[in-house]
Amino acid sequence: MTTIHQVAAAAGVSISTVSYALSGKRPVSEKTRLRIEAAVQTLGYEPDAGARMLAGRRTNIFALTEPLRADTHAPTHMAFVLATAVAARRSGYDILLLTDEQASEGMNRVAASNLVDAILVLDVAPDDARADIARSVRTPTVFIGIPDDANGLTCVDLDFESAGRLAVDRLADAGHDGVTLLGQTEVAYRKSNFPRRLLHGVQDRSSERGVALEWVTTGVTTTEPAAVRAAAERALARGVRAFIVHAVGDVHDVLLDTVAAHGLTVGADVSVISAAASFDTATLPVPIDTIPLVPQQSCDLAVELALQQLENAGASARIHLIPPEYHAAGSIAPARE
Amino acid sequence: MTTIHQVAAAAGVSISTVSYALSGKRPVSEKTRLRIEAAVQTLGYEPDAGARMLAGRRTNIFALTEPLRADTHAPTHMAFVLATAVAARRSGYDILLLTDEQASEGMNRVAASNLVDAILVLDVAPDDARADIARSVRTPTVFIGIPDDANGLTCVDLDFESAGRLAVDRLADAGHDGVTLLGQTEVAYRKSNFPRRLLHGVQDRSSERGVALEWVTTGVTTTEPAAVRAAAERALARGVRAFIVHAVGDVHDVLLDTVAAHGLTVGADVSVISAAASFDTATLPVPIDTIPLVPQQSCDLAVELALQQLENAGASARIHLIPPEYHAAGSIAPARE
DNA sequence: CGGCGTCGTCGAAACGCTTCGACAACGCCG
DNA sequence: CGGCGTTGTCGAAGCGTTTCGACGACGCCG
Repeated sequence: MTTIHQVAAAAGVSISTVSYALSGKRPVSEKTRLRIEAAVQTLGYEPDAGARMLAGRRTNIFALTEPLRADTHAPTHMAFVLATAVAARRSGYDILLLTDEQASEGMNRVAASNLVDAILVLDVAPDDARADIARSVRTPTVFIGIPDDANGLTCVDLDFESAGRLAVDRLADAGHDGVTLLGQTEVAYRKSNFPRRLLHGVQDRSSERGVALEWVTTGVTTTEPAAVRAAAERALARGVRAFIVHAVGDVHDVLLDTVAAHGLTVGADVSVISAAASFDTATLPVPIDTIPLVPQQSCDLAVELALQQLENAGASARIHLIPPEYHAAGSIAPARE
Repeated sequence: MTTIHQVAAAAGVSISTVSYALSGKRPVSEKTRLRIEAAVQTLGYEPDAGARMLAGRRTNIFALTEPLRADTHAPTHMAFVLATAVAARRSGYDILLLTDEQASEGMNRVAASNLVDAILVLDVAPDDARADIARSVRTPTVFIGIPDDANGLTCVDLDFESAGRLAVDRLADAGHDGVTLLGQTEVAYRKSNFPRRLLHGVQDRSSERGVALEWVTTGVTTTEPAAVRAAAERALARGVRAFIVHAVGDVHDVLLDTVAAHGLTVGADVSVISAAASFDTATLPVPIDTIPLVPQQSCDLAVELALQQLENAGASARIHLIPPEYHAAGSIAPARE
């Protein structure tokens, strides 16, 4: 193993000069710096992680807790994990995984042992036990998602309420006075926070704009295509021509299928908006307007906030909502009288 | 932060005694040990991770590299990540995530900086670049999956060839002389290793037992239900009554649907075996015999091999195949003449 | 030309732990 | 009762960094 001593010897300087040259925390002359860099290259020097943690006060590791509840949508979840890793790496950080039910125990452990500089929390539940732990631990913690009691916590999330309002607005603007929301599963409305928030946004704006709203869940614990189809049929039969979909990819397929089976065309006879979809809506048979989830944006912000808290403790302990964006693809049809 | 010094002071012993009491590497009298444990409890002492890495030679961290290729089946992948984390934790290890395309760069980095004790490799491709890195790095590395050139590597995987043979045997035993294998996507046969291995097992045993085999892929890059349905229809029309499915959950649904549409019954008229399925086949409308993937078993073994390599360097550098298990559920029908 | 910043470099002190060698105290055997 | 192996404990030497204070060398100003 090559150490900083060997680099120092090879460059003919002291180890502190090497350290400063590499960290840039004190000026080092151009000439010396080049010699040091050459030595680093030649010897293939990489600072020892353990020594660094001990001496510096940074570990360059973030913990990522993800309980992985059974009802979690795997692809979406993976997108967030991936986005977190990318964002962290961009700032020189690695991700330490804290999975399973011991996500809570793990938080305490890594915090107490100074293994990580900050903790990122994924897959947040309304009554998440990790909220209390976050408050009790002195390691900076950022939630990606919002628990019911977010007091004193730093949270990042898409503004689902706004997203809901935005969707209704677009449909109301097109003249629709009746809308069906194909939502998540029943379990999701109980175990997660964001489905409710979107629902509230949709409900509020619907009543503000005088839109008749029907809200249906798309299954109990998992998506039930038959139930979705039935709900869509009913809505179409009643004359509803506007849908907001806040569900997994399959639900979109079923809806589009049902619409087609009725001899109707999305974008001409029927309006469809997909809200907070994490999957690639380009794979759907028909282009659909979307208000996408933005994993990368959320995770970038989360990492940024974590770093901020490292600089000046206790900063930004509040909820950071990311404004929704509307991506039009031509799936809005003007309402017919 | 409470240090080992404070624990030592509180217990009235030297720090080395505390260290030995906690690690058990040297005998400590019952009386002293109890006093130390009490002090640890009271003070809430947790050893500093950095100091530990530096002084000891263990970091208690494993790296997990997962490139997350676009064609990876997210739920299966997550099952493996989770299983790895659980297995590692059981041995006192945490998992450091190495995602994105920099999986290779990351391997070198964590190895050079002594951040991890071993590296676990997931999502192995036939021509995986990580194979060479594993050979060049002195950090113990275990592959969960098998690259084409596994020379000098430690690998763990389900014995897919045996699984293929096992499936054919069961169908041949039931009297079938024609079998259709509903396989993975075309991309999977190129980008991954295990689909081919199962295929070979199926092919070999089929010809040995005089079974006419038809192999169909279930899509190009992603599963295409229409193609699956067409393939199933054709097979049924030709009189084939035995299917091996090596594909995602949807393919099972489509097959079962098609069988039912032909007025046939699985277990009575038609035989179906699901091979190497990671999802819960209990959610299918009809119980199906399976030869399951065993993420936990694979990952347990991988962790065990990693620990072994830490003890005595260079041990067990070979391929460890996990024998397949057959779970009967009544989906095998005797062939009708 | 003396005094005073600035710049670049160095030595040494942490950081908190593990582990090695040493050594009392004790019991046992011959 | 002298010598010896065990058992339990201690002090000290690292482990490889970062960082602080110090200090020549140099250039500039008055």
